Amino acid sequence: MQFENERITMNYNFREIEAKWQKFWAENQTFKARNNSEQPKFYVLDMFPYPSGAGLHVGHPLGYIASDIYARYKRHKGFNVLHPMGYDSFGLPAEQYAIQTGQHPAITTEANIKRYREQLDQLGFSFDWSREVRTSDPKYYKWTQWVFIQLFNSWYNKDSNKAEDITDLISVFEKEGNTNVQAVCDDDTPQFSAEDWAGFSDRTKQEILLKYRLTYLADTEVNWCPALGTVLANDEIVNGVSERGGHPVIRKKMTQWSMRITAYAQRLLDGLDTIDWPQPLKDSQTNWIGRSEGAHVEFNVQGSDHKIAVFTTRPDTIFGASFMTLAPEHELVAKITSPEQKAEVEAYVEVTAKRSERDRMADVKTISGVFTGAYAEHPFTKDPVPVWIGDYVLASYGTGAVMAVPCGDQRDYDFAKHFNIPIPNIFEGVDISEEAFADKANTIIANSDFLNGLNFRQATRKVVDELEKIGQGQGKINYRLRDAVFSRQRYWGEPFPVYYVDGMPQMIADEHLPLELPEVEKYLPTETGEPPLGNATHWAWDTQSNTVVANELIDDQTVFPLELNTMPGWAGSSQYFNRYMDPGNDNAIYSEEAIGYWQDVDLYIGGSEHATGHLLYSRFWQKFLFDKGIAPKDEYAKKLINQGMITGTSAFVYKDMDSNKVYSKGLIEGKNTIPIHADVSLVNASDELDIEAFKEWQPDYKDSEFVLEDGKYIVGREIEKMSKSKYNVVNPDHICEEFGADSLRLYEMFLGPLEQSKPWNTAGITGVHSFLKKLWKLYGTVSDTEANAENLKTLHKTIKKVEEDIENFSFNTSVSTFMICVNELTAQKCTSKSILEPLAILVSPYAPHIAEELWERLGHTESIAAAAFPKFDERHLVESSKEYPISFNGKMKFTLELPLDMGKDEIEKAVMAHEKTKAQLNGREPKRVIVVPGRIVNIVG
RNA sequence: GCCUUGGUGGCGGAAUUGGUAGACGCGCUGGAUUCAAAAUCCAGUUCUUUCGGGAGUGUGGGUUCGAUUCCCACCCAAGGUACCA
Repeated sequence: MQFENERITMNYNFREIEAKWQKFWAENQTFKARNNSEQPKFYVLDMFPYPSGAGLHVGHPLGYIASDIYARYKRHKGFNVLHPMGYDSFGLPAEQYAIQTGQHPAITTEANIKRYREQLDQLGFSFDWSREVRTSDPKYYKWTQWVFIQLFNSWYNKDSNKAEDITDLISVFEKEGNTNVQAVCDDDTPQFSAEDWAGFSDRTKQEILLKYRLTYLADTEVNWCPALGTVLANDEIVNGVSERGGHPVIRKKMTQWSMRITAYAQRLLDGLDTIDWPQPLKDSQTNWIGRSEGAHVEFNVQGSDHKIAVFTTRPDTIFGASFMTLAPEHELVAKITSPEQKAEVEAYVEVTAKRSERDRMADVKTISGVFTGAYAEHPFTKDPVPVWIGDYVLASYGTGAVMAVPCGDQRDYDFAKHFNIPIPNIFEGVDISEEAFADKANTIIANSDFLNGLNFRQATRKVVDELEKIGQGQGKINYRLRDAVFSRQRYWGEPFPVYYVDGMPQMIADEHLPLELPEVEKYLPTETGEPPLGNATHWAWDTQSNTVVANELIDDQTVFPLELNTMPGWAGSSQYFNRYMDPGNDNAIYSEEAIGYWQDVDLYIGGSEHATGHLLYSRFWQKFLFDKGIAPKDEYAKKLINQGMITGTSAFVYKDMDSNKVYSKGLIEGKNTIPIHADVSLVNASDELDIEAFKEWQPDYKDSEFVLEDGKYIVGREIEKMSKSKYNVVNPDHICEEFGADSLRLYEMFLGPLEQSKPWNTAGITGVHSFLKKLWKLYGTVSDTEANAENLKTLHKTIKKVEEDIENFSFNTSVSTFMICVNELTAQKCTSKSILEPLAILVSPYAPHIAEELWERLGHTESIAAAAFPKFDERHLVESSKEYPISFNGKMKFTLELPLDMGKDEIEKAVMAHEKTKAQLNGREPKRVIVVPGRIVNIVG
């Protein structure tokens, strides 16, 4: 039987088809995931977006398309797939907009989300929208606040190496004080006994407990950005200025909430070995955590009780220490400086204080420093060691002081050379007349008393033992990672569930959450410099009614002031992946059943810019939730892929500086021109500018003379980040309108490897679009004719390749494979349903709309989404002969078709007998003939 | 400086264990169709050439019958990070 589908012979009407199936999926909830199933689970997660006012550009959906293909593929493979989406909807831009316009950020955010949803929907993603979360929704941030409270009520026990209840710690204090407690806590935590504890006031007890809690209030040096009126985390600062807006940042002491992420430094490091994440990302996190192994050493200061503590990674070189250097800000500087040196030291300290952190970082070459006049005492030789200050030592790392070993460290070496300080050589057979010798692996210690003859490892162990014996040091592991400041002086963020009694923070009880963000008149800081929440008139906690009440009612008896800071951007994103498992749950962050079923994320796709922010913080929260038995896994994402950035192809016109002329690209040589960005929508595929449209767009050029080449104005091109200010943004809406979502999806994948960054060029989309038209045409006639061997070979080769490609995230090569397949089947005039049916399933993860339509037209009534992935059958690819490449000295000259079952000797005989071989050899006798059956023949000589 | 990733036609890129370099697509050239255009279809397209060939995957070496693939040294680009003691 053969039938011709009338409508399928019509043109490929992608607009109608795509609208139809998007509606179908929404109405039938085709992609709703169940929280229990006989099928194996698979969780595919995208990094949820911040819904910005600019909407999506073509770069944004890249990762979503890839994850959608994977999610759809896994459904075809019989998995129960969780593929959710939501919005990271607290954030700065909506608040900045509110400051400018007075519009409530919630309104802006809602409008932006609506627009995002439209844009996402038109791309045909298989998200389970019933699970949508928004971080700014009180029903959601209730649980962000809840996690904060759990952190507040926990401390880190180094003995068990996990977070435990603060109540357990209190019982220990009551029983035996803190002398035996191995905890991660503040450095200034005092030692006390059980009796001491019993005698402490309630306030003192609270103060001490704050030194242990995993989130705590402390005076910290923070990065303050005056222009934004808020503190910023280290990862929010790029090159010394704010990541958003590029404003200067200064150091300032403020009382802030902090997260004791340093407690997890080692586990965050160790965990990296257990997860399949990209190496560069792991390296970023490893560097950020910055573990260094060494020793803590204390030097007594001669003639005083002061001790200078240093951290060194080279305790083995201690006998080479010929001076010490303190950071100019070091607290001992004022205390130990001799009267004679006082003036000079103070002048130096003042000069460095004036230099910004940026200047100091930029200027690494200039060596500066001052002698304090004080001497420390070498722990072993008891020799005096001069103490200097120098700005190459940073107050914020280690102890802010170093023991300088000029023969083993280049910076110490340069400093010593500059100030004529002796450079004793403590290495065997090493010349240090030109530079320091920092090679640990080849170190043999000399001139070092009991360390002589030892290598780095032996000497380190020995010296640490000796230091411990004399009580002047011990082995230590130092981390670069700092505790994370968790307070922001913003309006549009999660309020802390905290009120203050007598200045001490108190948590609002779980059952009264969420504490909702109050209304304010103005979104700016108050006149007294308090955060925006200081403008709220209803922002006090009534402990009787457990509600928010008017500020006038504050009596510090039953009504107390609430916290005015809000949480940072990463709060809401640190547990959203778990919340998706049970997003509607109002009684728990998620049910045990839900997390018991879904466990963790199987595939997480997102940008690498979150390496040391979100991706580190969320791992920390997960480990904490794991310690508390709230999450079953201590790493939440087994595999992570960073999609590359899609860059823009900016266009330039060249304005002559000396005249009113604007020159075409080919004419600028030797002229004094400056490039001006032109909007990419005004340029065609051949780089030709629409001059009239350009003049209309930039009226400043209305009267300019455009100098053409060959009658055309040709623009210059450059690859840059896609951004509004560079006029190189390409909007997916226009692409969908002109070519359809399936074309856009295919094209984004076709562009190149997922993880690689690559430039966008709209011109190329016609290739994949005409592929879809060819695919459509292929289904114009469908018959029950049995497939022939050729058809089956084409199909099965495609099945094999596409399946391998998806498993390897090599989506670009699948698109080529589809093109080859359709070209071949078209050439074969294939009409067999038994070929076209599985082909539709293969295509469906990539181009789901057209696949659904073709599937329906093949007679199916159910969505293609649940159809089983075609099974690859090796038998269809079996060949009987092979086109052998015949090469001479490794260069292929011609091919020769020979049966595959032919033996080595026969092949050689056949090849040598061939006339082309004789022609190549031209009478020479070959030295050697290499025959690899099934692969190649190579004739040497 | 250090760490990571990468370097292949005019462009995006392909080549799974060392075995026909440039698949697939864009662009370009020529042709068919058309009053014309769009669309579609066909052919060609790494460079070079005296039309026999010759060269060719950032550069220079090496291993091999054979190297885009493995090894060594270097150059360049992108991203991360930085007086980290």
